[in-house]
Amino acid sequence: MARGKVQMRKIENPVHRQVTFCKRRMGLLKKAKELSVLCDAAIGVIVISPHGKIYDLATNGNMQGLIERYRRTYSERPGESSNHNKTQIIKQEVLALTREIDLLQKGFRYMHGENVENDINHMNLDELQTLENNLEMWVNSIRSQKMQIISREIEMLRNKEAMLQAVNGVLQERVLQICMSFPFF
Amino acid sequence: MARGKVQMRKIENPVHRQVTFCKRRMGLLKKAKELSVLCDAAIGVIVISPHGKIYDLATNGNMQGLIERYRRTYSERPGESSNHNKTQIIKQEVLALTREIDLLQKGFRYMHGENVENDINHMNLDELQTLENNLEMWVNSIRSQKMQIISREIEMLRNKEAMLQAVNGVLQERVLQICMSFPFF
DNA sequence: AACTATTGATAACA
DNA sequence: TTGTTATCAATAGTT
Repeated sequence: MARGKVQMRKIENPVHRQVTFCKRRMGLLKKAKELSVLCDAAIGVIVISPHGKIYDLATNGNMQGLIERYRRTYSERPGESSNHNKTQIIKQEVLALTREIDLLQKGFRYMHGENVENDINHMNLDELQTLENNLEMWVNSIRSQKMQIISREIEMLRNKEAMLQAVNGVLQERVLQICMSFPFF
Repeated sequence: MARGKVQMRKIENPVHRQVTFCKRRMGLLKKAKELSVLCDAAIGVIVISPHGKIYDLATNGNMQGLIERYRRTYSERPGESSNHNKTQIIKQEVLALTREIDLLQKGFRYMHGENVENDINHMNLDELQTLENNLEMWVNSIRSQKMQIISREIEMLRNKEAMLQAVNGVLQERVLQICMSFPFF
Protein backbone atom coordinates (compact mmCIF):
# COMPACT_ATOMS: atom_id res chain seq x y z
CA MET A 1 0.00 0.00 0.00
CA ALA A 2 2.83 2.30 -0.53
CA ARG A 3 5.50 3.12 -2.99
CA GLY A 4 3.63 1.24 -5.61
CA LYS A 5 0.51 -0.85 -5.61
CA VAL A 6 1.07 -4.45 -4.56
CA GLN A 7 -0.09 -7.45 -6.53
CA MET A 8 -2.28 -9.85 -4.64
CA ARG A 9 -0.14 -12.91 -4.98
CA LYS A 10 2.49 -14.62 -2.94
CA ILE A 11 5.60 -12.49 -2.57
CA GLU A 12 8.42 -14.50 -4.10
CA ASN A 13 11.37 -12.69 -2.57
CA PRO A 14 11.74 -14.38 0.84
CA VAL A 15 13.17 -11.30 2.51
CA HIS A 16 10.38 -9.08 1.30
CA ARG A 17 7.88 -11.74 2.26
CA GLN A 18 9.24 -12.00 5.76
CA VAL A 19 9.22 -8.24 6.28
CA THR A 20 5.72 -7.94 4.91
CA PHE A 21 4.56 -10.84 7.05
CA CYS A 22 5.86 -9.18 10.16
CA LYS A 23 4.39 -5.78 9.40
CA ARG A 24 1.04 -6.92 8.10
CA ARG A 25 0.64 -9.37 10.94
CA MET A 26 1.06 -6.54 13.39
CA GLY A 27 -1.36 -4.46 11.38
CA LEU A 28 -3.93 -7.23 11.35
CA LEU A 29 -3.77 -7.74 15.09
CA LYS A 30 -3.99 -4.01 15.65
CA LYS A 31 -7.07 -3.79 13.46
CA ALA A 32 -8.62 -6.69 15.34
CA LYS A 33 -8.02 -4.99 18.67
CA GLU A 34 -9.46 -1.75 17.37
CA LEU A 35 -12.58 -3.41 16.06
CA SER A 36 -12.98 -5.17 19.37
CA VAL A 37 -12.71 -1.99 21.39
CA LEU A 38 -14.73 0.26 19.11
CA CYS A 39 -17.59 -2.15 18.61
CA ASP A 40 -17.44 -4.20 21.79
CA ALA A 41 -16.92 -7.43 19.86
CA ALA A 42 -15.05 -10.56 20.89
CA ILE A 43 -12.39 -11.36 18.35
CA GLY A 44 -9.91 -14.15 17.92
CA VAL A 45 -7.17 -14.23 15.34
CA ILE A 46 -4.82 -17.12 14.63
CA VAL A 47 -1.92 -16.69 12.24
CA ILE A 48 0.30 -19.60 11.30
CA SER A 49 3.41 -18.72 9.34
CA PRO A 50 4.61 -20.97 6.51
CA HIS A 51 7.21 -22.27 8.94
CA GLY A 52 4.53 -23.22 11.42
CA LYS A 53 5.09 -20.50 13.95
CA ILE A 54 1.86 -19.41 15.57
CA TYR A 55 0.79 -15.88 16.42
CA ASP A 56 -2.55 -15.27 18.02
CA LEU A 57 -4.80 -12.73 19.57
CA ALA A 58 -7.95 -13.12 21.64
CA THR A 59 -9.46 -9.82 22.60
CA ASN A 60 -11.26 -11.31 25.53
CA GLY A 61 -7.98 -12.72 26.73
CA ASN A 62 -8.91 -16.32 26.28
CA MET A 63 -8.80 -18.06 22.93
CA GLN A 64 -10.19 -21.30 24.33
CA GLY A 65 -13.37 -19.65 25.45
CA LEU A 66 -13.74 -17.94 22.11
CA ILE A 67 -13.24 -21.20 20.28
CA GLU A 68 -15.78 -22.86 22.55
CA ARG A 69 -18.34 -20.24 21.72
CA TYR A 70 -17.53 -20.59 18.07
CA ARG A 71 -17.90 -24.35 18.17
CA ARG A 72 -21.12 -24.18 20.06
CA THR A 73 -22.68 -22.01 17.41
CA TYR A 74 -21.68 -24.40 14.69
CA SER A 75 -22.38 -27.47 16.81
CA GLU A 76 -19.40 -29.14 15.25
CA ARG A 77 -18.26 -30.75 18.44
CA PRO A 78 -16.12 -33.84 17.79
CA GLY A 79 -18.76 -36.23 19.01
CA GLU A 80 -17.82 -38.14 22.09
CA SER A 81 -20.78 -38.72 24.34
CA SER A 82 -18.96 -40.97 26.80
CA ASN A 83 -17.54 -38.24 28.95
CA HIS A 84 -20.38 -36.06 28.01
CA ASN A 85 -21.96 -35.46 31.39
CA LYS A 86 -18.76 -34.75 33.22
CA THR A 87 -17.24 -32.77 30.39
CA GLN A 88 -20.41 -30.83 29.92
CA ILE A 89 -20.46 -29.63 33.48
CA ILE A 90 -16.89 -28.49 33.38
CA LYS A 91 -17.44 -26.80 30.08
CA GLN A 92 -20.28 -24.84 31.55
CA GLU A 93 -17.93 -23.82 34.29
CA VAL A 94 -15.44 -22.67 31.70
CA LEU A 95 -18.09 -20.67 29.95
CA ALA A 96 -19.22 -19.01 33.14
CA LEU A 97 -15.66 -18.11 33.99
CA THR A 98 -15.06 -16.82 30.50
CA ARG A 99 -18.08 -14.63 30.75
CA GLU A 100 -16.89 -13.35 34.06
CA ILE A 101 -13.53 -12.54 32.56
CA ASP A 102 -15.18 -10.68 29.73
CA LEU A 103 -17.03 -8.65 32.25
CA LEU A 104 -14.03 -7.92 34.41
CA GLN A 105 -11.98 -6.97 31.42
CA LYS A 106 -14.68 -4.63 30.29
CA GLY A 107 -14.51 -3.00 33.69
CA PHE A 108 -10.77 -3.00 33.55
CA ARG A 109 -10.71 -1.37 30.14
CA TYR A 110 -13.10 1.20 31.41
CA MET A 111 -10.99 1.96 34.45
CA HIS A 112 -7.98 2.37 32.25
CA GLY A 113 -9.75 4.98 30.19
CA GLU A 114 -9.11 3.15 26.91
CA ASN A 115 -5.75 4.88 26.42
CA VAL A 116 -3.62 1.80 26.46
CA GLU A 117 -2.14 0.61 23.20
CA ASN A 118 -0.31 -2.34 24.69
CA ASP A 119 -2.05 -5.62 25.01
CA ILE A 120 -2.86 -6.04 28.65
CA ASN A 121 -3.54 -9.69 28.15
CA HIS A 122 0.07 -10.46 27.42
CA MET A 123 1.58 -8.60 30.34
CA ASN A 124 2.82 -10.21 33.51
CA LEU A 125 2.15 -9.14 37.07
CA ASP A 126 5.13 -6.84 37.40
CA GLU A 127 4.30 -5.14 34.16
CA LEU A 128 0.70 -4.74 35.22
CA GLN A 129 1.79 -3.24 38.52
CA THR A 130 4.02 -0.76 36.74
CA LEU A 131 1.23 0.04 34.33
CA GLU A 132 -1.14 0.64 37.18
CA ASN A 133 1.20 3.12 38.79
CA ASN A 134 1.90 4.89 35.55
CA LEU A 135 -1.73 5.12 34.57
CA GLU A 136 -2.62 7.07 37.64
CA MET A 137 0.14 9.55 36.97
CA TRP A 138 -0.79 9.77 33.32
CA VAL A 139 -4.38 10.54 33.99
CA ASN A 140 -3.49 13.12 36.59
CA SER A 141 -0.97 14.86 34.38
CA ILE A 142 -3.31 14.91 31.42
CA ARG A 143 -6.07 16.38 33.50
CA SER A 144 -3.87 18.98 35.09
CA GLN A 145 -2.54 19.95 31.69
CA LYS A 146 -6.04 20.40 30.35
CA MET A 147 -6.92 22.51 33.34
CA GLN A 148 -3.78 24.59 32.89
CA ILE A 149 -4.75 25.38 29.33
CA ILE A 150 -8.25 26.30 30.30
CA SER A 151 -7.08 28.36 33.25
CA ARG A 152 -4.68 30.21 31.04
CA GLU A 153 -7.44 31.11 28.62
CA ILE A 154 -9.68 32.30 31.39
CA GLU A 155 -6.93 34.37 32.92
CA MET A 156 -6.09 35.89 29.58
CA LEU A 157 -9.67 36.90 29.07
CA ARG A 158 -9.81 38.37 32.55
CA ASN A 159 -6.70 40.41 31.92
CA LYS A 160 -8.18 41.67 28.71
CA GLU A 161 -11.29 42.62 30.57
CA ALA A 162 -9.36 44.50 33.24
CA MET A 163 -7.35 46.31 30.63
CA LEU A 164 -10.38 47.35 28.68
CA GLN A 165 -12.09 48.55 31.80
CA ALA A 166 -9.08 50.63 32.71
CA VAL A 167 -9.03 52.25 29.29
CA ASN A 168 -12.71 52.69 29.62
CA GLY A 169 -12.34 54.51 32.90
CA VAL A 170 -9.69 56.84 31.50
CA LEU A 171 -11.86 57.71 28.53
CA GLN A 172 -14.89 58.33 30.68
CA GLU A 173 -12.92 60.60 32.92
CA ARG A 174 -11.64 62.50 29.94
CA VAL A 175 -15.12 63.01 28.64
CA LEU A 176 -16.18 64.23 32.05
CA GLN A 177 -13.30 66.64 32.28
CA ILE A 178 -14.05 68.04 28.88
CA CYS A 179 -17.66 68.55 29.77
CA MET A 180 -16.76 70.26 33.02
CA SER A 181 -14.26 72.53 31.30
CA PHE A 182 -17.01 73.82 29.08
CA PRO A 183 -20.10 74.23 31.22
CA PHE A 184 -22.11 75.51 28.28
CA PHE A 185 -21.71 72.11 26.82
CA MET B 1 -9.23 7.13 9.81
CA ALA B 2 -11.09 9.78 8.12
CA ARG B 3 -12.82 13.04 8.76
CA GLY B 4 -11.37 13.25 12.20
CA LYS B 5 -9.30 10.97 14.32
CA VAL B 6 -11.28 8.34 16.18
CA GLN B 7 -10.94 7.73 19.89
CA MET B 8 -10.06 4.19 20.82
CA ARG B 9 -13.05 3.48 22.95
CA LYS B 10 -16.41 1.91 22.51
CA ILE B 11 -18.60 3.90 20.15
CA GLU B 12 -21.61 4.91 22.20
CA ASN B 13 -24.00 5.73 19.37
CA PRO B 14 -25.48 2.32 18.43
CA VAL B 15 -26.03 3.29 14.81
CA HIS B 16 -22.49 4.50 14.35
CA ARG B 17 -21.22 1.44 16.16
CA GLN B 18 -23.14 -0.90 13.91
CA VAL B 19 -21.94 0.84 10.76
CA THR B 20 -18.36 0.86 11.97
CA PHE B 21 -18.64 -2.77 12.98
CA CYS B 22 -19.76 -3.72 9.51
CA LYS B 23 -17.12 -1.68 7.73
CA ARG B 24 -14.19 -2.60 9.92
CA ARG B 25 -15.17 -6.26 10.04
CA MET B 26 -15.00 -6.39 6.28
CA GLY B 27 -11.70 -4.54 6.38
CA LEU B 28 -10.29 -6.96 8.94
CA LEU B 29 -11.26 -10.03 6.94
CA LYS B 30 -9.85 -8.46 3.79
CA LYS B 31 -6.56 -7.76 5.56
CA ALA B 32 -6.47 -11.34 6.80
CA LYS B 33 -6.98 -12.71 3.31
CA GLU B 34 -4.30 -10.42 1.91
CA LEU B 35 -1.77 -11.45 4.53
CA SER B 36 -2.57 -15.06 3.84
CA VAL B 37 -2.06 -14.71 0.10
CA LEU B 38 0.96 -12.45 0.18
CA CYS B 39 2.86 -14.40 2.79
CA ASP B 40 1.48 -17.88 2.36
CA ALA B 41 0.20 -18.04 5.93
CA ALA B 42 -2.76 -19.91 7.36
CA ILE B 43 -5.09 -17.52 9.10
CA GLY B 44 -8.27 -17.88 11.06
CA VAL B 45 -10.39 -15.02 12.27
CA ILE B 46 -13.42 -15.26 14.52
CA VAL B 47 -15.55 -12.21 15.22
CA ILE B 48 -18.43 -12.34 17.66
CA SER B 49 -20.67 -9.31 17.73
CA PRO B 50 -22.05 -8.01 21.03
CA HIS B 51 -25.32 -9.67 20.07
CA GLY B 52 -23.58 -13.00 19.65
CA LYS B 53 -23.60 -13.20 15.90
CA ILE B 54 -20.53 -14.92 14.57
CA TYR B 55 -18.47 -13.97 11.54
CA ASP B 56 -15.43 -16.00 10.61
CA LEU B 57 -12.74 -16.59 8.08
CA ALA B 58 -10.36 -19.48 7.62
CA THR B 59 -7.95 -18.99 4.76
CA ASN B 60 -7.22 -22.67 4.47
CA GLY B 61 -10.91 -23.33 4.11
CA ASN B 62 -11.66 -25.04 7.38
CA MET B 63 -11.53 -23.49 10.77
CA GLN B 64 -11.54 -26.80 12.60
CA GLY B 65 -8.22 -27.83 11.12
CA LEU B 66 -6.75 -24.49 11.99
CA ILE B 67 -8.03 -24.69 15.52
CA GLU B 68 -6.61 -28.18 15.86
CA ARG B 69 -3.21 -26.97 14.76
CA TYR B 70 -3.50 -24.11 17.18
CA ARG B 71 -4.43 -26.39 20.05
CA ARG B 72 -1.74 -28.88 19.22
CA THR B 73 0.89 -26.21 19.57
CA TYR B 74 -0.36 -25.22 22.98
CA SER B 75 -1.11 -28.73 24.11
CA GLU B 76 1.43 -30.99 25.75
CA ARG B 77 -0.05 -34.06 24.06
CA PRO B 78 -0.27 -33.34 20.36
CA GLY B 79 -1.94 -36.57 19.35
CA GLU B 80 -4.66 -36.75 21.95
CA SER B 81 -5.82 -33.23 22.31
CA SER B 82 -9.23 -33.80 20.86
CA ASN B 83 -10.29 -36.91 22.73
CA HIS B 84 -8.69 -38.65 25.69
CA ASN B 85 -7.47 -35.89 27.87
CA LYS B 86 -10.15 -33.46 27.08
CA THR B 87 -11.39 -33.37 30.64
CA GLN B 88 -7.89 -32.83 31.88
CA ILE B 89 -7.36 -29.99 29.46
CA ILE B 90 -10.60 -28.36 30.36
CA LYS B 91 -9.72 -28.58 34.03
CA GLN B 92 -6.52 -26.80 33.26
CA GLU B 93 -8.53 -24.21 31.43
CA VAL B 94 -10.66 -23.72 34.49
CA LEU B 95 -7.57 -23.25 36.59
CA ALA B 96 -6.09 -20.78 34.13
CA LEU B 97 -9.32 -18.86 33.98
CA THR B 98 -9.62 -18.78 37.73
CA ARG B 99 -6.12 -17.42 37.97
CA GLU B 100 -6.92 -14.84 35.38
CA ILE B 101 -9.97 -13.76 37.29
CA ASP B 102 -7.93 -13.40 40.45
CA LEU B 103 -5.52 -11.21 38.58
CA LEU B 104 -8.19 -9.05 37.04
CA GLN B 105 -9.93 -8.63 40.33
CA LYS B 106 -6.70 -7.58 41.93
CA GLY B 107 -6.25 -4.96 39.23
CA PHE B 108 -9.83 -3.94 39.54
CA ARG B 109 -9.54 -3.46 43.27
CA TYR B 110 -6.45 -1.40 42.73
CA MET B 111 -8.04 0.82 40.15
CA HIS B 112 -10.85 1.52 42.52
CA GLY B 113 -8.35 2.53 45.14
CA GLU B 114 -9.34 2.65 48.76
CA ASN B 115 -12.45 4.63 48.02
CA VAL B 116 -14.86 1.81 47.54
CA GLU B 117 -17.01 0.88 50.47
CA ASN B 118 -18.53 -2.18 48.89
CA ASP B 119 -16.43 -5.24 48.41
CA ILE B 120 -16.36 -5.87 44.70
CA ASN B 121 -15.51 -9.47 45.27
CA HIS B 122 -18.84 -10.04 46.93
CA MET B 123 -20.87 -8.54 44.12
CA ASN B 124 -22.50 -10.71 41.54
CA LEU B 125 -22.29 -10.29 37.79
CA ASP B 126 -25.42 -8.20 37.47
CA GLU B 127 -24.28 -5.91 40.23
CA LEU B 128 -20.92 -5.51 38.57
CA GLN B 129 -22.63 -4.71 35.28
CA THR B 130 -24.80 -2.15 36.96
CA LEU B 131 -21.82 -0.64 38.72
CA GLU B 132 -19.98 -0.37 35.44
CA ASN B 133 -22.86 1.31 33.69
CA ASN B 134 -23.44 3.69 36.57
CA LEU B 135 -19.80 4.66 36.77
CA GLU B 136 -19.69 5.42 33.09
CA MET B 137 -22.79 7.58 33.22
CA TRP B 138 -21.56 9.23 36.36
CA VAL B 139 -18.19 10.17 34.97
CA ASN B 140 -19.70 11.31 31.71
CA SER B 141 -22.24 13.52 33.37
CA ILE B 142 -19.64 15.01 35.68
CA ARG B 143 -17.35 15.74 32.77
CA SER B 144 -20.03 17.29 30.62
CA GLN B 145 -21.22 19.35 33.53
CA LYS B 146 -17.73 20.61 34.19
CA MET B 147 -17.29 21.48 30.57
CA GLN B 148 -20.61 23.31 30.52
CA ILE B 149 -19.60 25.43 33.46
CA ILE B 150 -16.26 26.25 31.93
CA SER B 151 -17.77 26.99 28.56
CA ARG B 152 -20.29 29.27 30.14
CA GLU B 153 -17.61 31.19 32.00
CA ILE B 154 -15.52 31.60 28.89
CA GLU B 155 -18.48 32.77 26.88
CA MET B 156 -19.47 35.22 29.56
CA LEU B 157 -16.01 36.70 29.61
CA ARG B 158 -16.00 36.96 25.84
CA ASN B 159 -19.32 38.76 25.89
CA LYS B 160 -18.01 41.13 28.52
CA GLU B 161 -14.99 41.79 26.36
CA ALA B 162 -17.07 42.53 23.29
CA MET B 163 -19.32 44.82 25.26
CA LEU B 164 -16.46 46.74 26.76
CA GLN B 165 -14.83 47.14 23.41
CA ALA B 166 -18.03 48.50 21.97
CA VAL B 167 -18.35 51.04 24.78
CA ASN B 168 -14.72 51.80 24.30
CA GLY B 169 -15.22 52.55 20.64
CA VAL B 170 -18.15 54.85 21.37
CA LEU B 171 -16.18 56.76 23.97
CA GLN B 172 -13.20 57.13 21.72
CA GLU B 173 -15.35 58.46 18.95
CA ARG B 174 -16.95 60.90 21.34
CA VAL B 175 -13.58 62.21 22.44
CA LEU B 176 -12.59 62.59 18.83
CA GLN B 177 -15.74 64.47 17.99
CA ILE B 178 -15.27 66.81 20.90
CA CYS B 179 -11.73 67.55 19.91
CA MET B 180 -12.70 68.26 16.36
CA SER B 181 -15.52 70.55 17.40
CA PHE B 182 -13.03 72.69 19.23
CA PRO B 183 -9.94 72.98 17.08
CA PHE B 184 -8.24 75.20 19.57
CA PHE B 185 -8.25 72.27 21.88
C1' DA C 1 -25.40 2.76 0.04
C1' DA C 2 -22.22 6.22 -1.96
C1' DC C 3 -19.08 9.83 -1.55
C1' DT C 4 -14.49 12.22 -0.06
C1' DA C 5 -11.56 14.38 3.17
C1' DT C 6 -8.47 12.50 6.25
C1' DT C 7 -6.21 9.35 8.81
C1' DG C 8 -3.84 5.09 8.90
C1' DA C 9 -1.09 1.33 6.90
C1' DT C 10 2.76 -0.03 4.56
C1' DA C 11 6.41 -1.00 0.36
C1' DA C 12 10.65 0.30 -0.52
C1' DC C 13 14.68 1.79 1.29
C1' DA C 14 18.38 2.60 4.76
C1' DT D 1 14.85 -5.77 13.20
C1' DT D 2 13.69 -0.87 13.44
C1' DG D 3 12.86 3.60 11.48
C1' DT D 4 11.69 6.83 7.72
C1' DT D 5 9.05 8.44 3.89
C1' DA D 6 6.33 8.45 -0.20
C1' DT D 7 2.13 6.43 -1.47
C1' DC D 8 -1.73 3.69 -1.36
C1' DA D 9 -5.80 1.93 1.30
C1' DA D 10 -9.30 2.17 4.87
C1' DT D 11 -12.76 4.63 6.76
C1' DA D 12 -15.51 8.62 9.72
C1' DG D 13 -18.64 11.79 8.87
C1' DT D 14 -21.98 13.18 5.66
C1' DT D 15 -25.36 13.04 1.99
